[in-house]
Amino acid sequence: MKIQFHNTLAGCIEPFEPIDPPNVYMYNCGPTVYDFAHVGNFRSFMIADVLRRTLELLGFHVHQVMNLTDVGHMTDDQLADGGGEDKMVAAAKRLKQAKKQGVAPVDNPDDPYQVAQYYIDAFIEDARLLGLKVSNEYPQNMPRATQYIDGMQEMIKKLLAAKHAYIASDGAVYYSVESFSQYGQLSGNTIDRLRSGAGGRITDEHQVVKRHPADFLLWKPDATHIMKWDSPWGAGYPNWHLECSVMATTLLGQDVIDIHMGGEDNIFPHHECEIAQTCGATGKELFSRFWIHARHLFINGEKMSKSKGTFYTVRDLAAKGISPVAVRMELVKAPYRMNANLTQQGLVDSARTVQRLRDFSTDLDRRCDGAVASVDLTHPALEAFGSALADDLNIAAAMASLFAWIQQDHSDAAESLAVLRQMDRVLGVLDLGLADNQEAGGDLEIAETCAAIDQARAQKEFEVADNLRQQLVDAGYEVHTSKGGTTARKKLA
RNA sequence: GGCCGCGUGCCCGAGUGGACUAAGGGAGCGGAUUGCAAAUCCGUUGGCUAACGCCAAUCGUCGGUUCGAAUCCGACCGCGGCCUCCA
Repeated sequence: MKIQFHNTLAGCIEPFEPIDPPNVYMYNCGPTVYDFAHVGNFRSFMIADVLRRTLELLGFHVHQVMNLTDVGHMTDDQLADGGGEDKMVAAAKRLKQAKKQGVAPVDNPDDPYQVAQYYIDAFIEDARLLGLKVSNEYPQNMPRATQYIDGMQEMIKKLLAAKHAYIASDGAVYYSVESFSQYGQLSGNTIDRLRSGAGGRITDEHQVVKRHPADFLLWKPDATHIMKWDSPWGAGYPNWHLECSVMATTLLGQDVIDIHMGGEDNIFPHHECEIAQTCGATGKELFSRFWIHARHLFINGEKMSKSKGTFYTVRDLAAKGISPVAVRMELVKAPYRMNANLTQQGLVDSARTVQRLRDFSTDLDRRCDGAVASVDLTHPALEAFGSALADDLNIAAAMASLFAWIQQDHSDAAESLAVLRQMDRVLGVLDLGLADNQEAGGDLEIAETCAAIDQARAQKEFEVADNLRQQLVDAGYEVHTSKGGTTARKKLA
């Protein structure tokens, strides 16, 4: 089976072959934990999840690491970020406000570690609701930046020793982009282009101490900062790019990894700087063989926006009656190299797809009495499904093959169930949050209403039955009447 | 201004030169089923025809290459990302 992915580093689709098969070492940039993660953030994490699951289906042993960025202030260029306020300070203010209103998420909002932990807990909860596999490996494969300060300092020392870094007159340590000839190879922002670039956000004041305007901060001495650590360069904090270089190489145990992922906005400067740092420290040609980037998510055709209130979190959507599994399906089925668009219609569509797969699964399960057969990738349906995904995660073609297969003969229910479960290793929707979606939802009141509907129908009191049914529908239930009686289950969206 | 991605039918999207029909899903319409619904199943969704058929048109726009273009090339239009906050 031909496995290929779009590699930002090469600018095209390339055959994928891990360095150390069957192991695959992949790292993806995780969330900053000074606020709740929104669905847009989760899109890129979901792409990483789908890629990981695809590789697992194809027989690889995937080692995935996703970081949690818990250092609020990550760069020297305060002027460029949200008015120069530290992210953790902003989060503390928000939480204090909440405390005044009687909600006390953390004991001490001024403690950035408590703030971070609060948002980490929320993130893990949301990630598990969405079925991100790596979230079940928390904390071992989901490291916090603040736990790797020593490693970051070690990397800075290596970079200083290798003359890739220098200490400027302001006492800060900078990376010298001119010392790294490959700088710009990922993003196309080579040094000469950056020089002529018109970003205009770096003020002269910041440039004065640097050897080159594009040099970026590695360590900032700042004794007044909310989060600071001792270092040979004074008490201060590391840059934002350093954590990924250090945690990826440390936790994956490799100088060169197979896949590095993130959102498209990470390409520059973040990933470009990661490459410069890691290769500068390891002396290797490459940091990651593949760089895979997910495009952004829109809401109703528009960019997500705070002022329009479209920074939806998983919990926001759940409050609107949209189950996490519907969100998962919606994020999974959108091609990762195009901007995706989250809409009500799309979510309902996705919810129906999930429901259809679950009903199919339930039917197979009943017919084979839960005795699942054993199948591998040589099975024609799985071959089609797997090879579609192996072709740069062509999820649309994979889903088409899945639906085509569903139309076929399933007299061997045990085998079909096995095939479906293999497919669901990637989709991850059959069992996700299933308890909330079962017949009657485990809710006694709902079951009683269903029984009342049946009773009314038996006595031909159709108006009574219809009213009861409408009550259930209004409450977000899907009501199903058959010869066996009436059942209801919570709609997924 | 520089670098880069994208534009397919009502919606989401597959499809990188050739089989008469542009995959698949959703939505719509018709039918089966139902007390009525929902769910499910079958059919269908350019126009005309009761029908056999007939006539078109189409992949952002305009050109080009080719026997042949959604697919390759050029220009333009539109949307988006990055150019030191960002998934």
